[in-house]
Order: sequence, then C-alpha cells, then structure tokens
Amino acid sequence: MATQKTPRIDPLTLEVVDLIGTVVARYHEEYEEAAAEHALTGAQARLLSLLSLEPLPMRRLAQQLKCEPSNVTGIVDRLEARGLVERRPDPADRRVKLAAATEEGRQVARSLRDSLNFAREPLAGLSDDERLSLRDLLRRMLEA
Amino acid sequence: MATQKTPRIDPLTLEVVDLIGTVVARYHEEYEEAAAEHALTGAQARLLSLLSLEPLPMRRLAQQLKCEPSNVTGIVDRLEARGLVERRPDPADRRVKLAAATEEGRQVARSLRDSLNFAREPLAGLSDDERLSLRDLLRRMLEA
DNA sequence: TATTGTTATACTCTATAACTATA
DNA sequence: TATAGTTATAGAGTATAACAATA
Repeated sequence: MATQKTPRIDPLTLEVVDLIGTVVARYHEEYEEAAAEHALTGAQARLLSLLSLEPLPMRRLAQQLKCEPSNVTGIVDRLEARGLVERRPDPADRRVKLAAATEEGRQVARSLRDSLNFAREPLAGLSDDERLSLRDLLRRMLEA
Repeated sequence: MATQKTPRIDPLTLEVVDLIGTVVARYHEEYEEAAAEHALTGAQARLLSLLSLEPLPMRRLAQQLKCEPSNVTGIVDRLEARGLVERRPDPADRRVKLAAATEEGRQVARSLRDSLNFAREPLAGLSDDERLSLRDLLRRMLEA
C-alpha cells in the first residue's frame, strides 16, 4: 500500500508554482546580466537603484536590502570608489550618514533600468486585456 | 520642453513588471528562509533539490546552477561532509564523478519542498478558474 | 589533444561581535 | 544608556587559471 505523508497539493497549483519558479529564475538571470553589463554585482545594482530615487541613511539601506548594516558599508565603499555614490552628513543627526547617488550614478541606474528587457519581451505577447487579467491575479495573489 | 530619451513602456506593463518583481522578492525570501530552517544555504538547497531527482555529474550540476564547475566542488564538499550527498564513480567514464543524494539527503530535500509554503498561501485565495487563467498567462509569457 | 574534476587564488556578500562618535 | 556607522573576522559563493587523470 502506498504511504501518503505529505499534504497533497492539487496538480494545477503545483504547475502554477512551477511556472512562477521559472519566472523567478529568468528574472534573476536577466537582472544579474544587466548588472554585469554595467560592471555591477546584483547587490550593488539594487543599492544603486534605491539611491537613484532618493538619498538614504546607511541603516535604512540595510533594512531595504534585508542585510546587516555592516555589509552596507562595503557595498557603498565600492560604489563610492567608482564615483557612483557619495556619503553626506545628515544635518539633523550627526551620527547619520546619507548615501546618495551622484549624477553619474543616476545615469548608470537609468541605463540599468532600461536594459532590463524583462519588462518588454515576455509581456509583449499579451494583449491589453490579458495584461489586465495578469495584473489582477498577481495583485490578489500578493495580498494573501 | 520635456526631454524623452527612454522608450516609453505603458503604465500597465510597468505595473505588471513591478508586481512580478514583488513576487520574485517574496519567492526568494521564502526559499532562503526554508533553506535556513534546514541549515542550508540557497545554493546548497538548490543543488540538493536537483540531486533528489537523480544523480548528476559535477559538470551537469554546474550547468544547471549556472555557475563554474569549480564552485560545485565546494558546495558538494559541504553537503557530503553532512552526509546529505555522496560522490560515486561513473562506470561509463572514469573521469566523471556522479553526485547523488543519500537517503538522508532525499529526506531533507522532501522536507524542504514541503516547507515551501509559497505554493499554498498565495494561491489559496484564487479559485480553480483563476488559477487556470494565471497558468495560461504565465505560460504565454514564458514562451515569448 | 580534449574533457572532467579539482586546487589555488582573489573578490564579493553575508552575519556576528566589538569599537567610535554621537544622541 | 541607546543608536548610527564602522571595523574585524570568518564562512560561503563566485570566476579565473593551472593541474592531474582519463578519454
């Protein structure tokens, strides 16, 4: 007789999960590729993208990147050495250092964003209605 | 006058891409979490999952993990030291070493798969029809 | 000669703990 | 005393280059 230990998930759900896994893998591949084209690691690219929106304290960067604050020091160091990021004092609290993208850093961030063709190619084959459906389904999935 | 350098992507596509980014982030978080619960790194968990299906030559593992063969040596070393993986000779080619999950390794891989609740929770809120739609949309997106 | 796996090396990311300068 | 950022340290993943065994 067959043993049945694990809670069964229906085949359809399994297939959807598998598809999502594929999406995740491809997304990551393309992101790392785009970063590498700009001689950036994934972590550097993510940090630079964050700073291209607004300057942030080191502590906040760590929270957003979900890593320890001590790691941010090194990542910012490397980006600063390349002139893409700079550290500024926070007038309100002299303990805080604000990391900010330089003009060149913002340019690189923009170029990075544009070269992320994940946006265009995979979604280009869908009609407006289908993109709308996909949006709603993803939204519902994420608010669960 | 406003400059318009980058090719415009319609807001709906941007929103969908953003949602996919969120899915990717959450998926990764949960995967790393599940791996950590078994005292595995992400790379170790991925390699062990591959081997839980079938033994593979080191070279093939590197291809699947999209990294250099030299890296696989270390990852397999660590898993082997914990008794989750073993190296076997390939009868057909004495240059090749087959990495294979041990019985304990297969158990850990199964437990890892079960603890990946990304499958259940986010999709539980969707009806069968909606999951079907999501599957078809993801399929079309990925075959592009 | 070409291929498989390994070693050696160097860099980056990661967490932990101890330190400093502010608050 | 608590907090922000840093340093020091150690482990893991990564790529590159050189090597031994085998094809």
